[in-house]
Amino acid sequence: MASSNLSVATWNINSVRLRMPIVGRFLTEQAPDILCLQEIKCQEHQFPYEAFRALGYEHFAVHGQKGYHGVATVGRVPFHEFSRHDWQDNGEARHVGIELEGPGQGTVIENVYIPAGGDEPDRAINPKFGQKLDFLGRMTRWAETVDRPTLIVGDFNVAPLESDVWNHKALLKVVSHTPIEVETLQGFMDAHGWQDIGRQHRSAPERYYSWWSYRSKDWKAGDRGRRLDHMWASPELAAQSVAHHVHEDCRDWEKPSDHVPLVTEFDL
DNA sequence: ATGTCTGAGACACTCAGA
Repeated sequence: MASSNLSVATWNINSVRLRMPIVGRFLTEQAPDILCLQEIKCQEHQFPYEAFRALGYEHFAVHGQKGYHGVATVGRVPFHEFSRHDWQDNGEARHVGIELEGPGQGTVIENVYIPAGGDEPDRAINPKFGQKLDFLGRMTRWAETVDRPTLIVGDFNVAPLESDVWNHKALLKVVSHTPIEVETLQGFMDAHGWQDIGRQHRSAPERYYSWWSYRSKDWKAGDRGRRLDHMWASPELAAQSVAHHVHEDCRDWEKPSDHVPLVTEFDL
């Protein structure tokens, strides 16, 4: 079978309706084949389908809910929705899976928004933190059953490595970089042998961030970022990734998301 | 780092979630 090129992007967009102008700019400039969005913050009937179609993106898998969370995968290549997991077991819209039908036919792409987990890293006093760990636990049990080449991308809300945060020691007790989260995410990784494509192309300890808080007048001041967004693949699929890009410039665009998009190019 | 965004509900402003 002839090889085909495929590019996949992931971006926590923090309201797709409010952010459609910069989504359009990104798709025009980068033209990924597939774009996985998290935190679309709308119901399925409110999703801006026509704006995407006008940009050449005519394939959709939207799993939304009112106001919060929500994920959507859009493509300029064909696919069909494959699955919707509720790894928190509470009805929140945090996952959608697709299977490609054209280029990369048969490849599965899972789009996930792992819960942020609240402020206090203690499940006894902060139920959200427990829910985050339990979400990862259910993902881990699912990963043990994955038996075909799969790409899983999204906002994992965990920065596992020291070089994934601006200050390792300062963040050890901050949710997203605590040892229990890092250990739990590692358990998920080991359950399938996922390969961290970002770090495959930008090896630790090189600085790599994908998120900078809004709670700073100048997001560049001190470069206080974290790598919360990830693209992980089955070993055989990861070996077919030929390039990886972190679009930090998008953090400076008009009305930006606090996350920036990541893109991986594959030669399948 | 208790600061800055977003959407919902209600109609000027909180509140939750991140």
